[in-house]
Amino acid sequence: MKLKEFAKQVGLSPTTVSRALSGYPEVSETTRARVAEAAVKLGYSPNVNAVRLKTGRAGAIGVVMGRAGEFHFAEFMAGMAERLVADETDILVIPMADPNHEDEMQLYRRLVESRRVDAIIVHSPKPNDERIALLHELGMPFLVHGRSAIDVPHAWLDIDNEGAIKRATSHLIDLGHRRIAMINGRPGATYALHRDSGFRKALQSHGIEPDPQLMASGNFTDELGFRFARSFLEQPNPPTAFVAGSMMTALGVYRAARSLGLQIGRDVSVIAHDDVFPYLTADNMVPSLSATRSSMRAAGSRCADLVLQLLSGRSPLEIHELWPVELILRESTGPARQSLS
Amino acid sequence: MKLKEFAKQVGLSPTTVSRALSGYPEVSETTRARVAEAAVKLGYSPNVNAVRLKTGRAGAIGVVMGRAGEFHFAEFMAGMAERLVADETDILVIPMADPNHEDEMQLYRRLVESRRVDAIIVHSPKPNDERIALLHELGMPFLVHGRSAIDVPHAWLDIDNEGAIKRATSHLIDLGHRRIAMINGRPGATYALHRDSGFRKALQSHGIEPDPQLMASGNFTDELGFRFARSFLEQPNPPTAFVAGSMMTALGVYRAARSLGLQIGRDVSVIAHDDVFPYLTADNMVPSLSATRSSMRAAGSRCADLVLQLLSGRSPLEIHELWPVELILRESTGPARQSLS
DNA sequence: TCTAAAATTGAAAACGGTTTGGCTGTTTGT
DNA sequence: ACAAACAGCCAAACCGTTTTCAATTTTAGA
Repeated sequence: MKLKEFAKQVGLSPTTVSRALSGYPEVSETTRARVAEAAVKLGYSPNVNAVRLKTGRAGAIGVVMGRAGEFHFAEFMAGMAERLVADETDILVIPMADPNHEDEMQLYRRLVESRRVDAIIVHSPKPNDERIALLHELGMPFLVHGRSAIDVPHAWLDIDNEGAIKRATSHLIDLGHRRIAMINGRPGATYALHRDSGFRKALQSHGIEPDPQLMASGNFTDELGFRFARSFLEQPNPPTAFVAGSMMTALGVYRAARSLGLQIGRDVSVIAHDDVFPYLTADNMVPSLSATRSSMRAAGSRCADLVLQLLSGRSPLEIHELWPVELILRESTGPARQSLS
Repeated sequence: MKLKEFAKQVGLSPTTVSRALSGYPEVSETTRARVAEAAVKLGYSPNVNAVRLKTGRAGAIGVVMGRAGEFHFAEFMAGMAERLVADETDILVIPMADPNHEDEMQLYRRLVESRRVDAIIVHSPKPNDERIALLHELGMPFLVHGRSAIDVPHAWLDIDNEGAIKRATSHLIDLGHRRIAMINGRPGATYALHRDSGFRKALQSHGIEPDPQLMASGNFTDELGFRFARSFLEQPNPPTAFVAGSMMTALGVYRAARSLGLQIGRDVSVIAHDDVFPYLTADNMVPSLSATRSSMRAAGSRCADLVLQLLSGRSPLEIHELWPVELILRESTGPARQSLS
């Protein structure tokens, strides 16, 4: 049913009907109520594409999905969805064809030009992220999930990765650990650098020199967790504790320790970062996993919220949120034992 | 830059330019080349919303995301994305506000009316799924990922859940297992019924009566895997083998077995269904996990493909794909031992 | 060379809404 | 009682394309 037709049924002009439904003030409450009721009864709803064309709004916010299709992604999106469901705003998932750099810039450029989205969320930014520069230059509203040091005004939300890892590491040191291994995320992203920095600071403030032999980085998979942990543990002077980048990494670390007959929480301690997944909880691991925790879903929800604020005119300069991260101690951490070798 | 302006620059009418860019045959190759080149140079690309309004196509296919934000979901979408990236088609993620039934129907109805998507993918259908009936009735193209017994013509792609579980169960029986537990997905969905049926058929064809005490169902979380497995193993007459619904469930089962001092692959066998996640692989578990395997990502990719076919006119009646499922034996399965109790 | 057919191109009418500016009555202030 | 302000409504222009229909140019056929 089209507006014209519907308006005729209600006995009003398209103008008035449109205004009534969009909540404009210059229509009487009586009329508005009548229109609203009729709309429900006759099943009229405006054609989204016509509205978008006319208003210039796309009614959607874009998220670029990397090739990996990370497990974090679904949680973040679920969070966004929770927030957006009330606002008639869609989530547009834009697949990234190639990890190729040139193409990625081109993708963002096309996305902006095509006007399919009102705003974009940028994930895992780098300290000097060209996507941010580009979006700023193109005048497309965007919010960065994570942080960038780039000298361009932009809204962002991030968790305190440095603080979290620093605290986790310090706690391990307090427990007497001196040989602490770190399994980080893919190098390049700011969050990985922040974690690295938190790790180093904690060590150094206790007079411990970070050992490059105990530091590795890569995708958050159980496999890499296992491989790295295993190779570390087989070194002549193995670590007595691990800081792991994700739940999946932690699974791998657990496995590696077990495969060498080491008991977690006694022979070797583990702290991982937990993004809070409904299907895999740190509390349920055996032994339960000490973790730095921050809900990915909550972040998604809040990011959506902030993007909406951005779109309704709030300045990006005002939108900077740094979330603290909980450290939750469970059974996987314990006092350092005597050297294992 | 708008079409009109761009056309003037090129020295042609909007009509011709539009045709040239959309690949219509009635424009000379020379002209087309000239237009294409100019478009790149001047950075012209049509306003998506105008195109959509005019053509009536939304250029997006919709996926309704349940409240859970399952980990399977991201993989499926990544697969879709892989396929769609070349086709200028977007993925629209529609959040489901409430698990409330009435609302869900309303959600689909509104989605169709709003014309935001050209087609919809329906997940985890029930045998008599009202969403299917509704979409058919509303004339919205859709593809079902999974199967439904509903008497309405529809396109679908599914994996052979029944066959997979039947084979897995039969294999356990062949290994001498008689007390086999089954941890299924949420009841209601067809896939869960199919798995249940495969399980029962395998048992019955070997003259074994399924024991309701050894059958449970629920979300695919490590926690439920643990709880169910643990409670089964603590029964007076515990199972010697498990069929688990997902990788997460399997993690829980492993944990339960370990917590009772049982060795997997020797004291108790486990087969799970593996949707193939890059971050958690059956091969890497300890002991490596025997699994029925079918790539969720491949399914997503193929579903996207089929939807595109649907949109280009292929009849839903022709689109029925049943994928076989591999059974991959690894270390988590072994001959049944004498009674454990 | 002339005409019919084919190949190109354009003008203008949609697509389905929103919004500007104007047009009626009704109140309000004095 | 009269002008001014205001509330409530409408006609028509417009958003930026695609597409129908008609006009023009080229090519082919005789």
